[in-house]
Amino acid sequence: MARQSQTDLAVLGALSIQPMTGYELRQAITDVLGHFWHESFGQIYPCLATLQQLGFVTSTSVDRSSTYRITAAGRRELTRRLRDEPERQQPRNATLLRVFFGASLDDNDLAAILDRTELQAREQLSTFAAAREQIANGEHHSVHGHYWLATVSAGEHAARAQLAWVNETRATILAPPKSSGKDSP
Amino acid sequence: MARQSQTDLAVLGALSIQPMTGYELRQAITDVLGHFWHESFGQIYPCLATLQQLGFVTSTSVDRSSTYRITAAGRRELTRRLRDEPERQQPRNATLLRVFFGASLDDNDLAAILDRTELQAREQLSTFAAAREQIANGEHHSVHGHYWLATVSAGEHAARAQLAWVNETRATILAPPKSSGKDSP
DNA sequence: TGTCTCATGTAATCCGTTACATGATTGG
DNA sequence: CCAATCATGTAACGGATTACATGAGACA
Repeated sequence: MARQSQTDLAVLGALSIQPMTGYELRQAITDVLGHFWHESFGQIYPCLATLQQLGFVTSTSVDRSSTYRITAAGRRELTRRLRDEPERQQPRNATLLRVFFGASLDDNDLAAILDRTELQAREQLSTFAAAREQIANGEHHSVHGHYWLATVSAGEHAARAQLAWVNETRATILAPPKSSGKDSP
Repeated sequence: MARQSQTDLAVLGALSIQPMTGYELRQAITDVLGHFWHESFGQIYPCLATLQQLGFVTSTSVDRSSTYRITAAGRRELTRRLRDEPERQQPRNATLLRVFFGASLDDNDLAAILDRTELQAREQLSTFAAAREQIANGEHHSVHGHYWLATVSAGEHAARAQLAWVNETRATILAPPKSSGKDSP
C-alpha cells in the first residue's frame, strides 16, 4: 500500500480550531501552515466529502457555500491520527542534487545556486518575522499561539542553518575570486 | 503541467561518475545520495530506457545485466539540466503538522514526538560522521569529494538545527515536570 | 535445500497538481 | 462593465511507490 495521505489530518486539525468553508480552509492552510504544509483544492474538497461520510465533520449550507464543523467523533479521530507516527517521507532536495554533481558545472553556475538558496532562506526569515508579529498581536486564537510559534521557530532554525551552510560552502567549493592586483607578497 | 521529474537528472549525474547497471544505480543513489535523494526501481528502469532512446546513455549487455554509460550528448544534457532552476516543491512536514495541532494532544504525546525528532536527528548525525570518514579515506572518486562533503555538511547543519529546536521547544511547550517536593520558598 | 543478494522489468495504484467548468459578488 | 475575489467541484494527467513476476549465482 502506498503512503497514507495526511490531508485529512490537516483538514480535521484546521476545523478543530474554527468551522470553515473549503475555500477558507485552503486559505488558512496556505497562510498559517504555508511554511511547512500545502493542500490544493483538488485534495480538500474530496477530503471534506469523505470526512462527512465518516461522520467526522458536518456541513451547513448557506447560499452557495458550505461551512464545515468538526464533530466529537472528528476530534477523537484527530487526536488518534496525530498520535500515530508518520512514516518518514523520502527526501528530495533538488538543490543538494545540483551541488553534488557540481563537478559538471562551472563556478558561476554553482555560485548562482548558492545565491538562490541564500535568497530563499532570507525570504523565509522575513515571513517568519511577520508571523511572529501576528502571533504577538494575538490576531489568532491564543490557545494555539504557542504551538504555532514552535513551528515558526523550527522554520527559523532551518533557515539560519541554510544560511550558515551557504556561507561555509561558498568558502569551500568556490575558487576564491582572484583579487585584481597582485597584493600578496 | 505537473512538476517535471528530476529522476533523469539523478540518473544521468550518477552515470557521469561511473558506468553502472540499473541495480547498482539504485544502490549508489541510496548509499551516497540517500540523505537527500531517493529513487525506486519503478523510476530507474523506465528512465534508463528513455535516456537511451534519447541518446544520452548507451548500454552494453553481459549475461543478464546491462551496464549503462553516459554519452557526450548525455553530459551536455546533464550540465544543461543542472543549470536550470528547479521549481520549489511544496513542503510537507508531518512532524510540524503534529506540533501545530498540539493542543489536541497531551504532554506525553508531544514529548514522544519531540523525542522521535531528536532520535532521528542523532541517527542522521552518526551516518554523516560515517560518510565523512569514507570521504576522508578517499574510498570514492576524489573529484567529487568536495561536493559530496558539501551535501553532508548541509545535512549536518539541518540536523543540528533540529536538535536545537527540539531542546528549545521542550522548554517552551511542555509543562515543566513537577518536582516531587515543594522546594520553592 | 533454502535463503540471500544480484538483476530486470511491469502493472496496479495512490497521491497530488493542474486545468477546466461554472457562477455569484464586490469594487474600481 | 470588467477584473478580482469568493466559492465549488471534477477530470486529466503525471509522478512515485509497491507489489508482483522471474530467474541466476553464492553460500551456509
